[in-house]
Amino acid sequence: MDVKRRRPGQHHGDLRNALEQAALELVAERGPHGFTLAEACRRAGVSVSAPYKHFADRDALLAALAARSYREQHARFSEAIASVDDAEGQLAAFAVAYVRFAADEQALFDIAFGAGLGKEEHPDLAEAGSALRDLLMPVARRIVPDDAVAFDLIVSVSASAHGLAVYLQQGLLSTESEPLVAAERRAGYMVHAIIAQARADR
Amino acid sequence: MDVKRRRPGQHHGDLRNALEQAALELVAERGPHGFTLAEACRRAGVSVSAPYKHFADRDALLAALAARSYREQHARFSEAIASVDDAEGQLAAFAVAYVRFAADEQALFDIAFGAGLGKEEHPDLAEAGSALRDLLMPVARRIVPDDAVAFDLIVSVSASAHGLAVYLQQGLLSTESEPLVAAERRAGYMVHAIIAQARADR
DNA sequence: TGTACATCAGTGAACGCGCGTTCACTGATGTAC
DNA sequence: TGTACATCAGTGAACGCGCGTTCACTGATGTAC
Repeated sequence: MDVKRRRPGQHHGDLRNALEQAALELVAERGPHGFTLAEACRRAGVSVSAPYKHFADRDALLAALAARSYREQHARFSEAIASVDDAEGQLAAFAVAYVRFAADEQALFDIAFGAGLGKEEHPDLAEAGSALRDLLMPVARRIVPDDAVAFDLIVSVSASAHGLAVYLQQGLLSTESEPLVAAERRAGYMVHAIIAQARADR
Repeated sequence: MDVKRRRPGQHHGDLRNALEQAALELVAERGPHGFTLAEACRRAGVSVSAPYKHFADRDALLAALAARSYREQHARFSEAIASVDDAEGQLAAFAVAYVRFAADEQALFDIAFGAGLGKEEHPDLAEAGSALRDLLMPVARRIVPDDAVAFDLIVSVSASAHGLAVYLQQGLLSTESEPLVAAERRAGYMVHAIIAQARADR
């Protein structure tokens, strides 16, 4: 929100980044559709025409944020998986990271999933999806022997983590005293439950 | 989309309902935020001022749809639970119904969850939440003895069903040949896995 | 170090657009007698 | 059954607003000599 003081005529210096930041604030406050180029300009302390020196149009700014979201997710998930040795723990760590990402970076999470960007209009989504699959499949394959079953496993794990993340964001878990902690614990539990089931079905 | 032919001056008869229907179509096509009073009027074949004879304002129409969504959910979930005898099967049936509701009534699902309506601005959400809790708690209590554990159970079940529903809607399961069928099966599986875990932890 | 100039990041005024909402109105419907 | 009248669901023109985008511009920055 801090509008930089500049002498008129002086260059902003990092307007591209400032606009992205303002947009994220807006999305956090109003949801992905509440984002407005004009309001982002106001917050960045810049005229409404300024963004067009950095982005083709409104959608391009949003697309840049989506790309950032996918990058951030991938980084977090990779790190989570690398931080544990056994495959089961890795899937659990992934689920926990998923929930934590939604909590830490609500705006990025909403842009990635809640913006109503279909696969067609936003090829990044599909790409990010396959990158995620490439990350998780080897892990799942160490738990179950079959490709199809492994894919099933990671879908179930991802989906349940997603559900927890959304419930956490919407405050549907607010009976808890520490919703984030509880959601993370739950994410781990659920992964272990799903894996146990998958093992039993084998 | 069918615009009724009326002689000018003639009353519409069921404009309230026609507007709600048009709004649902719009939401299905463009998401909850793509809904526009003006466009809904166009589709209902009516002037832009007509809705104000039936709704206080734009938000009132959306609120009516949200209420309809919660009613429909409750009806479906009650029925699902009533259709099975054993408690474990009832939770599984609930999860399946959750997923099916999201698939059948995408617009209603999105309005209930995706409209970015916080608990404050939309008291219906909280109310619907507690109604759902009242519906599920007795079932969960037949599986686990403790109130806290039972609540834990229904949150996990609901959240994972929600995640599956969202993944299904977004086409993230599209590798499947019959995504809905697969998602429903998966919902059942996951519920059993979660319950097995809860029993083991007891 | 100083000067000339190209580049480039910003300005601000203007545009057309679709939106939500208001308002005086009109014609159809339903009711009382 | 017919008539008078109140009610009420719709019209259409108008409003102000905030938005995305364009455009000619200006002043700061960086580079070549």
